[in-house]
Amino acid sequence: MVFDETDKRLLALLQQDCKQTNKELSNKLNLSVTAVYERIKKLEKGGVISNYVALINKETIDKSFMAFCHIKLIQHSKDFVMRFEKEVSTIDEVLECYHISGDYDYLLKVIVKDMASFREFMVKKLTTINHIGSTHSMFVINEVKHTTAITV
Amino acid sequence: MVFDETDKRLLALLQQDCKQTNKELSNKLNLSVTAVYERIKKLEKGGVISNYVALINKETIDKSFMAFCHIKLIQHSKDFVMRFEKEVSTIDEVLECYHISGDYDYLLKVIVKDMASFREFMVKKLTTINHIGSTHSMFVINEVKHTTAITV
DNA sequence: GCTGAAAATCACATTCC
DNA sequence: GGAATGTGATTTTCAGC
Repeated sequence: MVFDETDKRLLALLQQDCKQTNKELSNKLNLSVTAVYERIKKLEKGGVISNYVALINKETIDKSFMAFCHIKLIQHSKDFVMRFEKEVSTIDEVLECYHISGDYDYLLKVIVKDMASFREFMVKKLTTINHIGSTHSMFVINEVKHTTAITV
Repeated sequence: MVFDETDKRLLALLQQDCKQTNKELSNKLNLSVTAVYERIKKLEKGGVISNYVALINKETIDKSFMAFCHIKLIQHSKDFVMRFEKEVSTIDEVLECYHISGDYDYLLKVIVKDMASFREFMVKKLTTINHIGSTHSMFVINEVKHTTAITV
């Protein structure tokens, strides 16, 4: 799909706030309401916009502790890898999991309440998955930047 | 703020899809439309719901390459740290930046088109920030899990 | 805090340029 | 491809429980 400047600005606006009415968007983009509507439908049907979600302030729900966990598997047979990936995906505390290059196999972003909860997560959830060789955790001291918006 | 089970289910639903109508939500939660409306307003005003955003399928906008960059600063004086954090926050390719514990000072999540773009990002954007001591990059081979939804 | 109905606003399809 | 109109749906407010 090709995007003109209006599409790019529209995507930026919707990534900032998707609850804006088409009338508000039409004012910002100097377009008619219908034009905005049709452009959005095009972006939705083309799979560019995958979803509309509410973002939650994690401090307000007592999930202030964030950590990144490196994980190395014991073996890398297809069966081991698939089972690890399937099991780790079901853990609520794991928001993201990536297979990465480098010394470790996986990088996980984990959100819990505090250090005590993190310990419990490690002992009772993460390391109960078999095939894990070693782990290395990094704790987030401060969140400098965090956005879901990608510049088109 | 205290959340009852209905609040928790409502937050889960809105984190999945915030474009559902209050009528749809009222059916799923066995509540009236107004009750849903008032609970959502309460969550918005209480700062629990911080934002409603469109999520974009990054492959469709030619940003298929993701990397995590570890960064160590030369010095850790307040001035150096503040300038680094300010400058890195302005870079579009950097979606997230965390000050973390461990061998490195910062962890960045970076999204670009491909390896060539990543090289350009490193040379022209990231390393033009002064005070950077060393960097270590990890490339994402596969995205196993990626959600913005936090379980309350 | 919940319900139900009225009022205001918006989304969406159609028509036309 | 974009603009104007009209209908149905949705949000929002309000009275009452």
